[in-house]
Amino acid sequence: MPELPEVEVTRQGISPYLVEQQVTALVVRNSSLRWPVPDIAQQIVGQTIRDVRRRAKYLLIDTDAGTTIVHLGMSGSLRVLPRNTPVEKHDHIDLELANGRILRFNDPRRFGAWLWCELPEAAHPLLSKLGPEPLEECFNASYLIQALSNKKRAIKLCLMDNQVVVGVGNIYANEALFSSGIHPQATANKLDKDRLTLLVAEVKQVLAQAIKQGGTTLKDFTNADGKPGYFAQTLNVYGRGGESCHHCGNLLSEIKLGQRTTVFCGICQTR
DNA sequence: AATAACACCTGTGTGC
DNA sequence: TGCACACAGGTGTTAT
Repeated sequence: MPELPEVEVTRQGISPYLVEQQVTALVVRNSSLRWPVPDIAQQIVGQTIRDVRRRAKYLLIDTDAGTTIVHLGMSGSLRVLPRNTPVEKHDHIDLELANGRILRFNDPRRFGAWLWCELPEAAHPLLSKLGPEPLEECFNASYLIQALSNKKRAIKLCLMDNQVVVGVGNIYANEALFSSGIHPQATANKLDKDRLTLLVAEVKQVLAQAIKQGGTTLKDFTNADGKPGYFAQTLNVYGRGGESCHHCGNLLSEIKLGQRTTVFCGICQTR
C-alpha cells in the first residue's frame, strides 16, 4: 500500500486528531510485527502528543517522553476511529486518546513496525542513514549527480535506494522514469546532467501530484477518514505492462529489476 | 564498498 | 471446488 504519498496522506489525515491529545492507553494485541513491538505503555500513557511528523516512510508521533516510530510496511494502515469500534482481523495496535478516539494500526502482512525512541530520532539506526527527502530542496540535480557518481547499477534501483533518496517506491520510480524518458536499466552514473535535472523534477512532480490526489489506491488504501486515493487514474506505466503507451501507443514492456516488476516504454524511454 | 539475493507474512488471482 | 503457484505498495540483513 504505502509509498511516500500514502504515508504523507495518512499523516495529514491523523494529525489533527492526535496533536495536543493525551494518550490514555496503548493496546497491543499482536506484537509480532517486523520487530517485536516494545511494551512502552508505562512511558507513553499520560503523555501529550506534540506533533506527528514524517521522515521517509516513517511516521513519527512525538511526546515529551519519546517518539513512536511507525512504518506501514507493504500492507499497513492507520485509522482514527471511535474507541468502541469492533476489532477486525489484523488490527494489531490501538493508541487510545483522551478525546475518545483511537489510532488503530492494521497490517495483514506484518512487515510494518511500531517502535519507541527516547533519543532524537535522527540517531535511530533505522533513520540515521537515510538520504534526502525528495520534496525538499536538498534533493536537486547537483546532489543526485554526486550521489550517483559511483553507481553502476540501473537508475531505477538507485531511485529506490533509501540512501540515495527516500520515499520513492516501485510505483513512483516507474512513473518518474517514464515522465523523464529514462530507461529504467540505464546505468546510473552515465546519465548526464540534463537527464538528471529532469528526473529530479519529475520525481518531485509525481510525488507532489500523488499527495494532492490523496495517494494511489491499488487494492485497499484509504486515508485516515476511509477515503481512497485517486492517483491510480493518473498512472502511465505502473500496472500497465502489455498495454499501450499513453504517449506513443507502443506496447509497454515489463521486466524484473531487483525482483520488482518494472514497466516502461521502449520508444519513449531511451538510454 | 557496491551489488545482488534473501528474508519476513498474508491475501488474492490464475491456471490446472 | 480445490490446489499449487506467482505475485503484491518495503527494506533490513546476509551473501557475493
